[in-house]
Amino acid sequence: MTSVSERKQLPPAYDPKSVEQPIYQQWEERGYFRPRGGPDAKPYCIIMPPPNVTGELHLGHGLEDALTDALVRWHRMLGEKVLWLPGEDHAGIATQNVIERELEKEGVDRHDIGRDAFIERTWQWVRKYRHRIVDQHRKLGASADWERDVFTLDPGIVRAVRKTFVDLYNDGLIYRGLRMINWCPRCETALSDLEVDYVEEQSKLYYFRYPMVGEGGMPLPDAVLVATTRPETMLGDTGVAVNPDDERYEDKIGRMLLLPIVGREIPVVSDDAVAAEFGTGAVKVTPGHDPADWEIGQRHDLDVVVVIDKKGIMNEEAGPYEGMTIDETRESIVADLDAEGFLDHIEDYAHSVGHCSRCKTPVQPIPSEQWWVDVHKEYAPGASLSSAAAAAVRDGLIRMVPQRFEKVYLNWMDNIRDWCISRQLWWGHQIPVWYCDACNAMTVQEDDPDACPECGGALRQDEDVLDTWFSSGLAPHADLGWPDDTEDLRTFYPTTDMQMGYDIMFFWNARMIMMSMYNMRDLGRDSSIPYRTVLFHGLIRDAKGDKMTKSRGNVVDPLVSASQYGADAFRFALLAGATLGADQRYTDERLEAARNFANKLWNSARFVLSKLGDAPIECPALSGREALALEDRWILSRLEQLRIDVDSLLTAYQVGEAGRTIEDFFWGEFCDWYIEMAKVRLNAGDEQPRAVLAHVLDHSLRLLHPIMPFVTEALWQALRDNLPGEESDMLIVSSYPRNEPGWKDAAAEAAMSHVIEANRAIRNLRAENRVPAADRPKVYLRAADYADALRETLGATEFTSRVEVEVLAPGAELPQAEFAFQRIADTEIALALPEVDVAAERQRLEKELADAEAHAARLEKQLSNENFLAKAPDHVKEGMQNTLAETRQRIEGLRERLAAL
RNA sequence: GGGCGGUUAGCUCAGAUGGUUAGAGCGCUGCGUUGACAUCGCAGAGGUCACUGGUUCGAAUCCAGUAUCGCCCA
Repeated sequence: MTSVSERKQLPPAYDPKSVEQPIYQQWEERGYFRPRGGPDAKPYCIIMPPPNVTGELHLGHGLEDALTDALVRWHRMLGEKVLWLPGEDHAGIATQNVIERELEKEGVDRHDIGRDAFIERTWQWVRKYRHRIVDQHRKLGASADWERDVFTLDPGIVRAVRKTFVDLYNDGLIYRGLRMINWCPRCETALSDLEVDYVEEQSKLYYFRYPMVGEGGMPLPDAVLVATTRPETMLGDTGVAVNPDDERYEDKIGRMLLLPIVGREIPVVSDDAVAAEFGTGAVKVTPGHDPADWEIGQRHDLDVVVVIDKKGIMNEEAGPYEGMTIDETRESIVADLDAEGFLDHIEDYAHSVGHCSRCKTPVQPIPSEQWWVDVHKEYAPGASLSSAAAAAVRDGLIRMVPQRFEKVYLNWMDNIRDWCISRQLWWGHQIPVWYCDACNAMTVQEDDPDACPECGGALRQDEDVLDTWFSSGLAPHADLGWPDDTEDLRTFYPTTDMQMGYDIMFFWNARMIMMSMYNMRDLGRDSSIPYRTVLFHGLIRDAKGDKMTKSRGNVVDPLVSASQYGADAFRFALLAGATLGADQRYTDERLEAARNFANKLWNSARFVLSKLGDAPIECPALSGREALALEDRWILSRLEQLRIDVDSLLTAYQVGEAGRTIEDFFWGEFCDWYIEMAKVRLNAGDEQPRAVLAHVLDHSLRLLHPIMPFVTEALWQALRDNLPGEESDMLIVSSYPRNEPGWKDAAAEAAMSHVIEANRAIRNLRAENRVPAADRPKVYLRAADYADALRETLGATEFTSRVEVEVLAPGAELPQAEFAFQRIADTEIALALPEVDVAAERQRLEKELADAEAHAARLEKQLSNENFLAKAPDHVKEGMQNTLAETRQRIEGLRERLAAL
């Protein structure tokens, strides 16, 4: 058994490595991450955005952990029943890509090993990476309830997904249809609109001549010139379209053209969708390979000819080009058309091309039969998936932080189109639809059917899986146990807060709101929302402001960073690095600064602890405040202000600003002034500061714990035995400081800031006049109203500013000597020197006088403005009057000094 | 084309409801003592808050426009 004194033998530098792991283990072993508190405790719940099981955590996850953990720990210390529910996402297309790349290294593809083996192989990967990911969260200090950890392919989630699909289908909100889709030829799957990234590319615009067809199908010399960026698709052209108002083509509408190479006759149609300004105003129409052309084709009943297959290879419709890749075909066609005289010319052209957001392959638009969610159809009077989701935000049921994202969200939601949810992948939630080959019946149900309900024939399940975001969208209720009526669901739904990067606001946030409000609609509109507030954080970029990507090689591993600087420093740096919603740059300097702060905490606490001894120390009582020293009343008043500020900042989700505010107080006020001043009294045997030191340290650690959990817990453990009546064994479950307005003491704050200013002035005089550090010159302080404060803190001034102080009455004479002067409010400061550089002193004083006079003039002008006096609030006027009075005193003093020189 | 943001010290960024001489970290300059801390201390330099106009007694903050950089959607 180590004694208290021994436990207080802290090493002289904070060593996160030796502290973090054991503390985390204790928190977890004691069950402190589970929801606590009695039946009356207010519930607080955050669902973790589940990281993909594809790999490891990145800095964005580190930021999310820091942000969420801060909120969660704060609410836990407020005594609420807190649940942070973690999970991992199966990430259909991303994970499948990873496994396929592994197979590729072995020289096989997924079709070689078959679907079952492929899935089993993926599960092996999942088992490995789930543990790794959870371990990474732990190293960052995340106080999530790991006993409830959810994987998005867990049996409970499978049920939730199937029930949702079946319900939506039965309500007519899910349908199967042939539509133009985004197809990734590398992943060989359909993509939703959101999974396509448009990239501006330097390309060419090719101008082709399509000859008019005369009697008997003979080509005429007259031709229509069309422009295209994709020559290879001309093989699938089934028309040419012009704008109906374009006079150039008036006489061509309705005529037929002969498609070169192919020899197909295609009509000229008029369509409003054609922009007369583009190219020649006449565009080739390829309904099989372009979304806009698909629409035109529908309107004019044009044939659909598909010439590119699902792997991006030309098919039999491409005739001589069959078997070529798209790029090869493009080259050949341009050459062939040129040879036959159909190529007019080629222009440089910049346009944006869609790429698969996962593998960056150019997306092919193709017509395909897929499953869709109808986001506009009403499932209840006045409520469609999109309208309910928009209204929830518009009506304030769900709040977004920063608020400007509400506009972004609404703009998107109001223009949303049907959502393609089927993916031609193997890894994911397989669509719960079965087809009977015997009678062609389709069965849509939650449980696997044994046989066709219509004819008893054999069934085959739809091979496709659902878009990953379909299941992710259920997280807020499915993770809590829905569709079962679980206690967690009853307790924690709707959840309280949610947070994610703004880059997935449509992918995830939008889908969660749509799906939750549909599935949970029995709770009533107000209670069906997935969460009340959603926070959007920014991206973390490298020091130059570039995105971190594997290809750039500028990715920072959060665990490397955390082990280098400590998890607390990592968290503090990320939280204080930017405001919510704004991107930030990751720099080592920032991490170093945060590490230094952790070390400062450690050492100041080490000092305080060394003065406390083993016994409990009663914390200062409000009733005995008058007996306290000025600096005691000051720091306790400042602490109260800190409690107020931190409370309002955390309430507003300004976690980083809260951290900075605590740091400013702790370092700039408590360490720099209170501790330094307390040393004098402690050295003189005065025990009173011990209670203040212990109390301020205690509350500082509590306030900071949500942001820097490890170092605060470690220090609090050492402090705990000095805290009388403390019931909690660990800081994580202790109470967050509550406001105690009685400690606010404006007089003490005013007096102490004057004392601080006076000390700064003394030190300034020392430095300006190059007084050697070891010297202790004499200082006279001639003061009126502040004389008492200066007298009371005289010992501290002598100690911290290294001088001998004498406080004089305003009119008192100074002894014969050389002095450097400074004036702060009513206090004239005279620093005795062996000799004074009169010219330099005069110059300095004149500059100060000019500054002071300018300042006074500004104030006088303002204070003589009748409009200002009539309309400005009292505290502003009073403050200005006080400042003016002090400035006038200063001017007077400076003039006296100059005259004396 | 539509929408949303940013522009504050050399660099990276804070500055809620407008209010007394605009802040921090890093960097820079000078000095370093007393046993918590050199991952430190003290002092200092450095900003017409992108620009123009407006509202107001008062604008970094609100409004309009301009420039510029960026993001999202189409």
